[in-house]
Amino acid sequence: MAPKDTRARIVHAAMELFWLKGFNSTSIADLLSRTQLNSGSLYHFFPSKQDVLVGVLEAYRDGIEEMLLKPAWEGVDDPIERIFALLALYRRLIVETDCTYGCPIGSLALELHEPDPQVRDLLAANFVGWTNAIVRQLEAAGARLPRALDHEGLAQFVLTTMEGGVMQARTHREVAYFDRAVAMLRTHFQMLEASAKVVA
Amino acid sequence: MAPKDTRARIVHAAMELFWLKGFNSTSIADLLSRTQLNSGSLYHFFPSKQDVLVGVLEAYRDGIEEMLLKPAWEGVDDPIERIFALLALYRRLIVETDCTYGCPIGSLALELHEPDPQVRDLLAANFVGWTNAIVRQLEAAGARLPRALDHEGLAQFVLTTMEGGVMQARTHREVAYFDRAVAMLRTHFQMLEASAKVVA
DNA sequence: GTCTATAAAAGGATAGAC
DNA sequence: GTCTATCCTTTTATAGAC
Repeated sequence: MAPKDTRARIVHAAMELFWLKGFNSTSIADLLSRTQLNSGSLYHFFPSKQDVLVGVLEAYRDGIEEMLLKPAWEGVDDPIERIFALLALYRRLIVETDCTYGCPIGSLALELHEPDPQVRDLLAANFVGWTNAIVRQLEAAGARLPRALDHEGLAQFVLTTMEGGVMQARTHREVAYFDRAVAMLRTHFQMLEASAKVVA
Repeated sequence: MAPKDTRARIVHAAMELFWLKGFNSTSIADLLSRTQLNSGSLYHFFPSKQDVLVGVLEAYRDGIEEMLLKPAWEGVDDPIERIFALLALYRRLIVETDCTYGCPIGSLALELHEPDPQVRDLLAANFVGWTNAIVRQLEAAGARLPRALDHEGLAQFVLTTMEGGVMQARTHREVAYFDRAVAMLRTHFQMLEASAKVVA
């Protein structure tokens, strides 16, 4: 097996297991069993479990465009609709997992209570990659939104809506909690668009 | 030591340790060392670590009024201002912990990936207790808000704002992320109040 | 790069005396 | 109700051959 394949297999398995069980509840043995590797191979690429986590967070960060935005925005051109199309993708994930879905980054951000700087930076970089994609849509919406709008703040609020909605849908095991969060955000955008019209 | 004192000491220590380190990263040994008890005492009251968790979640649920709402609303009568006063309390917690604060319930809700029904129900009950307090304020605000407003949905959106803001402030180690989430919610309420006036 | 075997420690939980 | 001692499993990580 070529090195890159093995490394990629480990990262791929870890992405899935950390998402399903969390970082602390995933053991090295879980990873070895899932990848059908022996500990020697794993420790050859990753000196410690923390390093696997770093690999996972880098993979998420580098995959935002291809793994998340591209599928979400297929056939959607309107910038504001793209924001809600992204949220609709999370809704699908919630439904497909019987409302057990958790955002892999958000869950790790709350599970790890003393992450070292490298891990913290990677968690933050993932959030920034996500919100930057929203900022681009807000900018593309141009005059439909108020001139004085805080684009970054609103983009972070979209992330807040997703994370809070996912958390509550998961806790109650009801997608309606996510839907209501998105509905509130939709109202928010409609009111912003209405106020932009009045001024213009 | 009277039984109730010992039990309460364990629950109190567990509330703090689960909050600081998470459930999985808190060991029985941590609890014993913090309470200065021996394992016999702990297992006399709690047959397993899960049962300690149940005790903790019950304590949070039963303490919402006294531990959370009462301090947050001291001297604040206006119902809408009470909502933002509650968020201001979380802001204080974020600042006091150097932006490492995590909502104890939200963190557990994402950390525990396969909670048994009793634990899930208690997590949900904590969220419901929180949002119900907000619903009461929205009702008290009466005609200042639109007649057709979904009170429960908006109350859950306030919780969403808190949880998402806390998550991002903690990840970036900057309270400004929480502040921007609250600012967006403030704008939301202002736009709702404006639209209620127009109709009236 | 990958294999097997194993070290070394930490974890949850129990037993039985007092 | 609390004490001490300890069992048993899981866990991360290493050693050294191939």
